[in-house]
Amino acid sequence: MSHEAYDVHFVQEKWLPIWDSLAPFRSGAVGDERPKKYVLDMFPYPSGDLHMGHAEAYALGDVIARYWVQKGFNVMHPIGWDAFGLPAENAAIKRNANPREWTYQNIATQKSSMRRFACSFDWDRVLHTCDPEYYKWNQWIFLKMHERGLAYRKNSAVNWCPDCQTVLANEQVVAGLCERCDNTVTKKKLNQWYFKITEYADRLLTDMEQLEGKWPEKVLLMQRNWIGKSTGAEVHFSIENRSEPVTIYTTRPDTLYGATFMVVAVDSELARELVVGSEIENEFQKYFESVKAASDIDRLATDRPKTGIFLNRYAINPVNGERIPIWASDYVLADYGTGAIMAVPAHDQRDLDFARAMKLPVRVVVSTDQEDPAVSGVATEGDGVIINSGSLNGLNKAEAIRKITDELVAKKLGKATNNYRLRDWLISRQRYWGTPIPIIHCDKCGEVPVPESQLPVTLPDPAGLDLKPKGTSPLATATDWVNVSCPSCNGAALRDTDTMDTFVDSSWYFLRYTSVDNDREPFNRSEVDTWLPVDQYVGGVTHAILHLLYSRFFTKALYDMGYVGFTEPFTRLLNQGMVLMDGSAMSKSRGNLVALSEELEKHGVDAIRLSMVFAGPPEDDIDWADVSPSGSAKFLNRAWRLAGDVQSAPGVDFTTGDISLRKATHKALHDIGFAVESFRFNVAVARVMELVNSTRKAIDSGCGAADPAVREATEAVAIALSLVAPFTAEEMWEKLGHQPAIARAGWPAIDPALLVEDEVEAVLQINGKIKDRVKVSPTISEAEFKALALANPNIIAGLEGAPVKNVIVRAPKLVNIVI
RNA sequence: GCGGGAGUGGUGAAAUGGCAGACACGCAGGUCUUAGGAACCUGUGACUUCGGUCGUGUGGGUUCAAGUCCCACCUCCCGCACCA
Repeated sequence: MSHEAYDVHFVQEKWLPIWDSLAPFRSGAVGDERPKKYVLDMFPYPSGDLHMGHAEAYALGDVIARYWVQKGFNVMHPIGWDAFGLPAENAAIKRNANPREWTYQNIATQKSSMRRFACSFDWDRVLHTCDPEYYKWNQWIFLKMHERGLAYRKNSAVNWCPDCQTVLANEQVVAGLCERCDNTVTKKKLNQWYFKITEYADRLLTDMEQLEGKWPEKVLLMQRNWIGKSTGAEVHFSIENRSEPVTIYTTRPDTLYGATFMVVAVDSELARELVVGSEIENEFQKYFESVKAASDIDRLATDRPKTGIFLNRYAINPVNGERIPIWASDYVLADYGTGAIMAVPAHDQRDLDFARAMKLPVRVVVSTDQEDPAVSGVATEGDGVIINSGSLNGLNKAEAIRKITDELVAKKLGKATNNYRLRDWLISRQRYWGTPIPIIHCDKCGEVPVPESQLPVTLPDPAGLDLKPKGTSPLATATDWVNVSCPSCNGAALRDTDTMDTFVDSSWYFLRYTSVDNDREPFNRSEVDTWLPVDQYVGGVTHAILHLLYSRFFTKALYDMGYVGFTEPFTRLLNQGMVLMDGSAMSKSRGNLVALSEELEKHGVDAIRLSMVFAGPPEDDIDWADVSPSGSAKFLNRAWRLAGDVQSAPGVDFTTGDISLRKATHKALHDIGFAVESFRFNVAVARVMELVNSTRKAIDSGCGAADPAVREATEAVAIALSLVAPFTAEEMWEKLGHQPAIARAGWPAIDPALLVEDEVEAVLQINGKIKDRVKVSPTISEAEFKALALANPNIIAGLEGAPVKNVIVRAPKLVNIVI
């Protein structure tokens, strides 16, 4: 017999047009009574064609989406493109072209690759963030934020990438380097737009409760750390020769009596004010310049020696009236807390390092059994008995914090307060290819929002504009576009020329999918109520902080405005791993790039998808060097041949089929479903393989190809395979005499009676060592099981008449006899 | 430095505290073939006196029973980066 291997490329071309016309994944038909599931893959950035990483992510998202379709849900599984951003602009500069063209070309390429890859997307729900129809609503949301004071402008030192010539969000600075170009990031003072995400810091933290157990613990932890809540107190210190006191923030108000000096951030307004006009102003300026010159890289070395300058000013410790010197240093951050601290060198390592460098006094106020910090150089930061601290003496840390806080409040010298590491979200970008900020600047009226009726503010034609980065937005040179009349007073006014961070686009796109064609509103409330929140979000862990935090913030802000009825956008999150080659991320420079298109050409779509799903747990990285696509292809062939061998007719009564194969089938369906629902896709595939093996055995040396159980098993294989290998599955389905599309065939009903085993293998142990394996009824009683074990010849031999101390019976799996 | 995660055959990996290594890859031998980069079958953790013994990074502990729980340590990976 010739073992024909089916022509994967022929089969792919055969089914694609048929699926196009059947649109098995179209969602949201009127009157659809099925319960909903919203399965969402993170949308791609259209730089070139899809790569191996995309393929893996979409293969995994597809397993989930296709599974829920088979299980009878009305599944929405949309796709779009995160289409604004720097690469398009850079490509445009290089070729002197319009970024739009580059972008839409790549979108077309990726879209056709997705179709070829048989992604189960609903092609009626597609969006591109660079369409005016989309970014109009970015502007609309911006204006709503502005209305509520959540979008504001401020002058501040911002992260500046001299190479990209643009401002970066904190989140885009990685270890002092620009996330995009890896160049050293410096600081620059600019007037910039921000979203007030800090106002939501506490809710972003507490609402994580809703996500516990549904998002990877790791992501929740990263977000928690990023938000970085700390509890402490603000204390007002009066300053000699200054009317206003200076407020400091501390998490250790219990050590207030141990403060021996004060430190203000060298780059803060306060530091400048304290030295202005004094004899040390020049010296201060020199120090300030030297700090500014130090790159973030240098700043990152936490163990570098402390530097600072005495400001010749004194503060008064409010609790004991002590006069303490004020220093400026770069180890205090201007934008955290109040930018000023009380230094307690005995109990804070950084303060101690500074005190030792500057020969400042150290006073112990928490008694511990450790060595004196002034001698050892090691600050004692733990708990202990408070000493040298007036009314706090004898208390422990927690008690002292409570008492001193109460005292400070009573004397109006301070209060308990929280601080967050999270900073407001800087959204201004001085680049062309993004959403224009819909604000008009008028000399008379100030910041005037563009009226809603005039949205969208569309990008001007880039022809004639110099897109090369130079620190001001290219939009500023589009004179016709910039010069407008003020919507409020009709006088001459100028458009804001910044564009929005592209993370704005992706912070609400999951809402827009419900209403992609809606030109009256960003999304329709009742559609949103129908589909949201997203039941399953799938994407890389690279977005654990930025995108996910911003989306959570947007959702809460929109909730507060009454536009959505929920506070968390993504109910469940799956972070797929990366596809590596030879142990490291694929990259052109490493020369370890594996081209998706070539892999698809060589092995076929199904084999590649199967390889990615079967390689291991979805969260783990896959090293493509360890993967065997030809092994996957071989298995698919084996499965496909089953369909050709089946000899019973479609619709045959399965109940008369071979009972042991039927049991294997129903057990497999049960296990596969369970594995898929718990994201153990690799295990699900293993169970399909087992079912293929038992079906083969049944055909060749068991009940034979004509037995109805063989058809039942083969149909189950086809349906299970449809989650991973849609072409093979469809081809099997046709061979089995069914109409397309198998994607909507429905998950076979599982007969609980067939999940019950007649007998199971049990182990008999003596002192935990296996002496025999026996077949027993799954419903065997403990007493019966115990008796059976004690009568077993191997057990009797093993006991050698020794007295039995204890018998552990776990029917029907195990008996352990302790001697 | 702080926080988190992971260490299981030659490889990718399975395993509600209850048979370690499911399912594959690879490899070896075989069947059928003019042929095999096809298909199928068998074997494949280590040691073994062929009875068994040992075995999930190392060392302890809890338990009748530990890859799984607890403690300490080693190694690797990830996140944060002077946040007072």
